[in-house]
Amino acid sequence: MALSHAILAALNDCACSGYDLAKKFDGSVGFFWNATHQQIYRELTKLEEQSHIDAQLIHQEHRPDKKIYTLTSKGEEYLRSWIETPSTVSPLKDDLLVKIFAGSIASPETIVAELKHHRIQHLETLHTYQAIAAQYFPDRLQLSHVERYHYITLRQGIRIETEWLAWCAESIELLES
Amino acid sequence: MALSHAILAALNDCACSGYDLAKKFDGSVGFFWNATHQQIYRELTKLEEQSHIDAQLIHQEHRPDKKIYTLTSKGEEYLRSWIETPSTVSPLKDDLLVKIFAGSIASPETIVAELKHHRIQHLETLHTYQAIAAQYFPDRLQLSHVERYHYITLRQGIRIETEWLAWCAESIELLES
DNA sequence: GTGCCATACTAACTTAGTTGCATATATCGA
DNA sequence: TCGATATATGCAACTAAGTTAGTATGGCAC
Repeated sequence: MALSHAILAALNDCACSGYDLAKKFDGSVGFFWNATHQQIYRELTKLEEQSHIDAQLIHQEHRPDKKIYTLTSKGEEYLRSWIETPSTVSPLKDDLLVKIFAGSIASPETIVAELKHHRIQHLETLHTYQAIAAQYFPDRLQLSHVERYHYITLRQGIRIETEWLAWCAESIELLES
Repeated sequence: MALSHAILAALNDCACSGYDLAKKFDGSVGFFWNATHQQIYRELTKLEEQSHIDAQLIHQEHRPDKKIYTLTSKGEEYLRSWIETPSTVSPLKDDLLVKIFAGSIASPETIVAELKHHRIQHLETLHTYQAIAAQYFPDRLQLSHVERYHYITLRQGIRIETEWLAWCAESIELLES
């Protein structure tokens, strides 16, 4: 029941279509949750059946019609009660760390190459987050109630990416020495 | 096909039973991959069918018999080729970040309480990893080939947990100001 | 003598995620 | 004008992952 929460959280931020949600999950929201458009559409259907969201059909000229989904009061209450229920730390699942753990059966060059490859990806993601921070949160002392929470989430994105970069560098150095 | 890789990586480290694997996945290996014992047993059956692992039945007095699983050369080759195939950064799925993102619909006290709750969990995990580091890797300059890779993995565990702690503290401060 | 923990594993069920396909319109560059 | 990209939604079938429950034995503590 976790994708449903992520969708409700995204819709609480702003009402939008399945297509828009897919883009969000592929962008900034993707930092803390990911899903394909098929998963999103299926979940939206389910959430509508449960009356957690409402759909409004928007007719569009020159492009396909779309459905704008909005949280219902029931959906909002459901999201709030989930947020208020204490949870344990989400378990991690990381391919790269599995690879490194068993890294001794491959050549050090392979592992170093993979670390360098991941370093590039993390650097790109970090730049994306930093650009969002500069654009949407230029003054961290003047944040609205809602912005404050989005900023905190983004901060962790920046922190985690920075950490991966430092670890990649440290690991490459250790393996090349 | 990701749990299979994690199991092969763990078995490559040392041959063991499903029960032992479950304990590993609940401990240090759990940092980068998690699974319940039921998932592990099911995957072991599948891996044996695919000849990636071999089982040896060990008869035991006073307790149930057990099966010790070992990587076959086919399984080792399969694991190596997976390691050698470049991959993209593993997507994250984090409940707490979803909660914080939509945090504005709950009370700040609720969010702060949840952050404090998570801070305690991360602190405990950090202590566990630091204890492992002190016990198994007292001298980071004298690491064997295999140990080096395990140490790198553990280092990231320590880094990530430290980062979560710092972020929790920073976020609590921002929300309480 | 019952309750709990550790060992060791199985069965059944439910949810999540992937792959491939299908539909339709409009714009833009080569 | 052909193909790529963007908008916009969806079904069907399949594989993987995760949950809940149960089986069996032995030891220890209270």
